[in-house]
Amino acid sequence: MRIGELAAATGATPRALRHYEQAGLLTAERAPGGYRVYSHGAPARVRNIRCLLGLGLTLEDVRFFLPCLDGDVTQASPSPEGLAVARRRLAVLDARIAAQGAVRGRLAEALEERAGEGCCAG
Amino acid sequence: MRIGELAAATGATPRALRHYEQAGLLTAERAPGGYRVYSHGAPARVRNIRCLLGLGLTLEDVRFFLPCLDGDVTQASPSPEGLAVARRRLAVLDARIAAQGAVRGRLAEALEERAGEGCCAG
DNA sequence: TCGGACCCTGCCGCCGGCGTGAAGGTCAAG
DNA sequence: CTTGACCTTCACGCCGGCGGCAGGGTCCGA
Repeated sequence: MRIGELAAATGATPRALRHYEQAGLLTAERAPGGYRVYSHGAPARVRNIRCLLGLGLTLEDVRFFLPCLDGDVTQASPSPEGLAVARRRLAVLDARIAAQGAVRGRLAEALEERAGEGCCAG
Repeated sequence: MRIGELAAATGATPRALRHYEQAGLLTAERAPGGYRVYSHGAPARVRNIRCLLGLGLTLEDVRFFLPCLDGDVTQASPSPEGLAVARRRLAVLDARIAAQGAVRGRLAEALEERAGEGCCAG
């Protein structure tokens, strides 16, 4: 299948697919004319990539899951490195959420108490 | 006072102060040699800018607070626009936090249930 | 007069996941 | 042969708040 079909099948854009390839997450044969030709298992692979991205991982992170992105993805256990990466990413997410929550709290408080006067306690 | 002094007095870097000026949040006279010369009230102004930034506002947002960044900041009531901006920003923060919380939840869940098998339910 | 601390403007880099052209090649249908 | 859909690579734009460097000027003390 060609890039447009793969895109339609996965919800990604052709541009995104090329991006994944450049990131080393996706490979393709080439037709004589230069067109990318994807294998039978490509759609599943792409869906798995996008799933991991949706979990908050980066393209860099997803590399550690390469071994388990092939074929029947619902099997193959992820590598220990993959788990470690995911856990670290989880910690990063937690930290980020906590920081933003603190900011949000301060802003909300400022909005409340400044019903009276002063735009900032600086 | 010159930029280095203002920086030392406020915790900002000279680079950041020039950035605020470029964003239209800060003004300075010029000494004959071209050096920026800041007024008496500049430190307070900068501290207020940084306070608002710390609340999660952007430089763009802070513009709406310009009228109340002068001199004695603990007075002067913020403009209605300023309030509206702050509230909108609060909503943005809420949305972002909610989205990241959802992501975090999915990742955590994936990590838990995948103690057994399958790296992604795709 | 010279060194060195301080300042100036201007511009690219960063982080991430692509979007959006530009400029051109390929292929099947009419 | 031509149209037009699809593909190729290359390369900049974005968002935000600066960091950091280049290349040069200013000013003060010794």
